[in-house]
Amino acid sequence: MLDKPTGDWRAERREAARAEILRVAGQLAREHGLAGLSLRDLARRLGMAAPSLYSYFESKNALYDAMFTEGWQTLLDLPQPDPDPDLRTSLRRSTHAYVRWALEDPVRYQLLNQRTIPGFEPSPEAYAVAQRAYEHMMAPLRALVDVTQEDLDLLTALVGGLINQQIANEPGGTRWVGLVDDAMDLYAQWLRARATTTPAA
Amino acid sequence: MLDKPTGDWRAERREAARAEILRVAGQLAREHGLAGLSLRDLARRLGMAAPSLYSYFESKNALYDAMFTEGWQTLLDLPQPDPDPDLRTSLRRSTHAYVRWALEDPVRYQLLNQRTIPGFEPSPEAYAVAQRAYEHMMAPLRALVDVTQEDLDLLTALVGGLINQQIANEPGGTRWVGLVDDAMDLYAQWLRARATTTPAA
DNA sequence: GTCTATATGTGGATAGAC
DNA sequence: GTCTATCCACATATAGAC
Repeated sequence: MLDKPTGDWRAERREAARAEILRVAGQLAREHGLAGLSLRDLARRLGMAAPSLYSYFESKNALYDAMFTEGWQTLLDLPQPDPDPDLRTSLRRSTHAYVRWALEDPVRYQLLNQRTIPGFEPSPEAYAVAQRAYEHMMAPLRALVDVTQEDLDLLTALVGGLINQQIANEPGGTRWVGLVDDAMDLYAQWLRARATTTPAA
Repeated sequence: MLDKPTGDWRAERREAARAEILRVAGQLAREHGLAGLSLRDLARRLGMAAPSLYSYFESKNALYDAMFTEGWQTLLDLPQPDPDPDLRTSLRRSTHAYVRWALEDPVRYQLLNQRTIPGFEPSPEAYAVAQRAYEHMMAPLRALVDVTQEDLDLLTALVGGLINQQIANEPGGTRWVGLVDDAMDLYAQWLRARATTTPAA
């Protein structure tokens, strides 16, 4: 009969511990690279024995999965910039916010957008969060104009390409992401041209 | 006095053995992922003992470095499509050839274009080959129009973005790379607009 | 050059005591 | 939940026989 309330604060403590583990795991991943993350390191930094981690995550991949979910969740929590009726202005604002978020933690971006860890594949639940984050980012554009899936795919490729190049070839710099405004002008032009050539499609 | 000719066929045999190791290493990387490559597996598949590999490569990273060099070399060996005076046609042809090459071995593309292996950084010699391959791919465009570094950066981001999305989200499919023609039209439009707005810059 | 044998250090993961 | 002890696979490296 006492199980419910007891379980509550136990679950709370457990969740707090899990969150702390995820926080430190993120730190270590930023320091040693995503694949360089080791459970021994993680446990040492947390002041616990390595096997104790298995009380909170059933495997290293489960830990990656939780980091994956949490990462997309931060994007979902990102407030959308003020809506603007002008397509170019709206595109620029959303994209700038996204790029800032991506560059603020390149390792997180790598985990979320590339399949680089051999055995890891996000669980269906984690993938669902990623999907919601995607729709969250696309919502302002959808509200402004009619876009096809192809239009959105081209946008994600363009923005993702700039971010990838920046992270891979000049971490910390602005050579590629400095082209975001140009890229968005280009893309807005494209959208308008499509709207006039295929209005009945 | 016999050293020179003797050294010749010895060096030949040695090079043949190195090439065979690289070939099988590529196979294994495609099967188990780049980071999943193990020297024990590699030696087993080659029918030799693991320590024997050290006669050909002084470390695992040296092996990655050779794979890196060889990978860029295949791009350098890629014949450029017939030159065409029309910008859009030329862009489409070059890009199609590049995309085909990239998708024909996604793991190679990952090794060449992302820093995903913790300890590995290409040697200066390997990096020089990568640079030459880059110029090789850009040469047809350069021959046709005056382009700034920013123009080329936008192109690499756009094409690389399509390839990355394809590999990460739908390996084996065509959802993103099917947009290459659209993307090149978009980019050609951009180049022409730039040429007319900043002719004196 | 290539093998066997061996050694160290790292990693994920499990069993079982407390 | 947490610990110690342990297992297995791996990278790296060396010694010594053939």
